[in-house]
Amino acid sequence: MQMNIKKIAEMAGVSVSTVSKIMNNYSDVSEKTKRRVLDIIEQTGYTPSSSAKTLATKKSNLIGVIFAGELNVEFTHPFFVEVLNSFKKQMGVLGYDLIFFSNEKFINSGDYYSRCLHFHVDGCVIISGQQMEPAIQELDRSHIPCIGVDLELTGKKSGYVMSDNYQIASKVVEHFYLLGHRELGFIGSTADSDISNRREAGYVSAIAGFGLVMNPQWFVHGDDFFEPSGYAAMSSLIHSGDLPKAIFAASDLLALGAVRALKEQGLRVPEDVAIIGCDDIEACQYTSPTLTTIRQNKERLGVLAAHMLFDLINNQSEGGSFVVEPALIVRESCGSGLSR
Amino acid sequence: MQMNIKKIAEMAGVSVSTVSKIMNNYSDVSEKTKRRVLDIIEQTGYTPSSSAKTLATKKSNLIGVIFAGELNVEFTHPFFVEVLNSFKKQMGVLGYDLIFFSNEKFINSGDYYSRCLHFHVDGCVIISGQQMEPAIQELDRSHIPCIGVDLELTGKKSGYVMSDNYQIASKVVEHFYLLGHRELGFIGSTADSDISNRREAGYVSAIAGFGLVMNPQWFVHGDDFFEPSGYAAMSSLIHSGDLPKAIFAASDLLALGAVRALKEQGLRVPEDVAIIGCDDIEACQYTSPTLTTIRQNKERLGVLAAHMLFDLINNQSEGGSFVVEPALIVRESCGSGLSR
DNA sequence: CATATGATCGAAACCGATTTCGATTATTGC
DNA sequence: GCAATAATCGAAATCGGTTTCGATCATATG
Repeated sequence: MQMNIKKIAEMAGVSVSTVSKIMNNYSDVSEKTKRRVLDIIEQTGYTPSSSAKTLATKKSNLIGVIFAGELNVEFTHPFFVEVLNSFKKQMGVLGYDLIFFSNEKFINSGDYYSRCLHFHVDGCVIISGQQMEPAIQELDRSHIPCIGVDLELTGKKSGYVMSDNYQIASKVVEHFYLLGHRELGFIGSTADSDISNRREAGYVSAIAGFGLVMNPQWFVHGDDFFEPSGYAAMSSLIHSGDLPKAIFAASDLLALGAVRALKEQGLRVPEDVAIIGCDDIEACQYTSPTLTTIRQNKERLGVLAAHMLFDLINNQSEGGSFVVEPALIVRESCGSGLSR
Repeated sequence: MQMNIKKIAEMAGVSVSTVSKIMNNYSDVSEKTKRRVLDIIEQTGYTPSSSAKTLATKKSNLIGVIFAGELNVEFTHPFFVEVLNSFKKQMGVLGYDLIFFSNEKFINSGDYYSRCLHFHVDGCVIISGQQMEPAIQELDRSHIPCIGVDLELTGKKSGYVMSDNYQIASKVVEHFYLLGHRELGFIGSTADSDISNRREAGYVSAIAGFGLVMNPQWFVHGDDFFEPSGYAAMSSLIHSGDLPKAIFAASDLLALGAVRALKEQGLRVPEDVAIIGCDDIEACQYTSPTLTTIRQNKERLGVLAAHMLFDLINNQSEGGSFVVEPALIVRESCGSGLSR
């Protein structure tokens, strides 16, 4: 039978308020009655209704998860999924559950702020690789605590986490440099991709930092982050007749596409061209050559996002940002350096 | 300013009940007042509180998502994630949002039934590759509509979807057969994995169906579904000195591990041994040889799960199960058959 | 022993919606 | 023009909790 607080109160012979106080650890209730009530709660398997509680307290212990940008793409993207996984875990430890807004055309599709109010979420995390939409800006500027993942939120109750893109690029250039490469190329996505742009900017600056010269001819772009784009970009580079000795791709799939294009033209990786990808997706370990890449600390990004959001919700911080250090994963696509 | 139904009523000069009726498409309100109220709702951006609504109606329009089995593993598993993605999309169209229960030790960790009551979910989807836990059985037998993904739920208000494992195996054996192979082996996971067992059972039955004899020597098992297990299982098979001509692996990673072991011993795929994997993960297209595999229709599984759950919630069905047809994806790891 | 103090508990208002049912007004038929 | 009927609207109870504040009782103090 479905229980509620009134029935528990009756069974225990106390008032509703007393039961409520026991559930919320108030101090003005004797040990004796507390034990009696808790026993009954145990027996009946009573669980308080979240909606009634939320209605009364205006706290839901719910975190909204928003995939901004293209419909549902991010949900199957390994990077975001792993960050989210870690975030979910940490948020669970902190006592929160996650609610996913479906962004269908059904109703109020883009109106994230309304939906946050609707569900009384205590805060939300916004996952996006794209540029800011107006609906996200509305949320960012609201009183609802928000954390962006790879998305720069700057509102009063907002913060964000992302990998240090300058460090990513810097580690790539350093690795190339130590292997003796001086002619560095880049394969990115389209110009409206924040992530690709940040990686390219970091790369350019790292190249200068190592005293190398950048050749714009060696910087090419595909239509997205997927393999065919890498293949196409690399092909155009090959046809230009002017090849760099080493190439950094803004994603592993772009890198894999580049490898395929090179192999097809009889060029060898890493002997003729060295390649470094980015993200460390699962496939990197199973290709030939296996792919040297940059791994972002997805677990740490998730944990940091959770803690920042928690602090924001409990007014223990003013927002801000955290940047996480990436790691270079050395495999075969650049050679060992020792064999030279 | 935060709105509620009372303020809207005052602004429009009507009663609270009238506003509520307008929000819920009752017929006993005139066009004139309806328009007036809707205008005010539009201006103020009012959104009704879900908790108040749930409290009053006992419907939440929320679907609980439960990852049973090992902590969080499934969230990063490409198969489940894609099914879930499709499910989420379809459920969104039907007007539902998703809530993910965090299964941390925090509180009531395994008590899924309580948590469903707590959140007043209208139904839930349970994702699992493992065997049934008691907490899941409790849910299955409850009055709460449940759909299992790759999990046989048999309760009165339950149902499940899964791929047709016999058809999977049957397509594999047929492909091997048409390529001329008569000596078929298998690499699976542990004995407590329902999925691996079902695939093996289907395989055995399909071998018999094609009039072939099964050799238990060629059936080996790893500790899980991952690549190292495939490598280990294949290695032991190689060391036994008695190799089949074709091997079906219960997952793509097991298949990839087997390929690595074969290559290391100087054996060629597919010339010496043909391999078929299962799941069609992303990496299959980037390995060498690219991996022939069985692709499950994840999108359709998600859509079916959503519709079954919807019908269950609205008492339009009595539960049951749906089985989805898999597809053979031919790549290089079995050869073309034409080149023979 | 009278009083002050602290411990324990409950009555009632409130959160923001839904829904029933009766009241009021407008419309129709004759 | 009047009764019957339909259209329109609102008062109030309800859902299941929280929280304030006052009441009651036991204990400590002088």
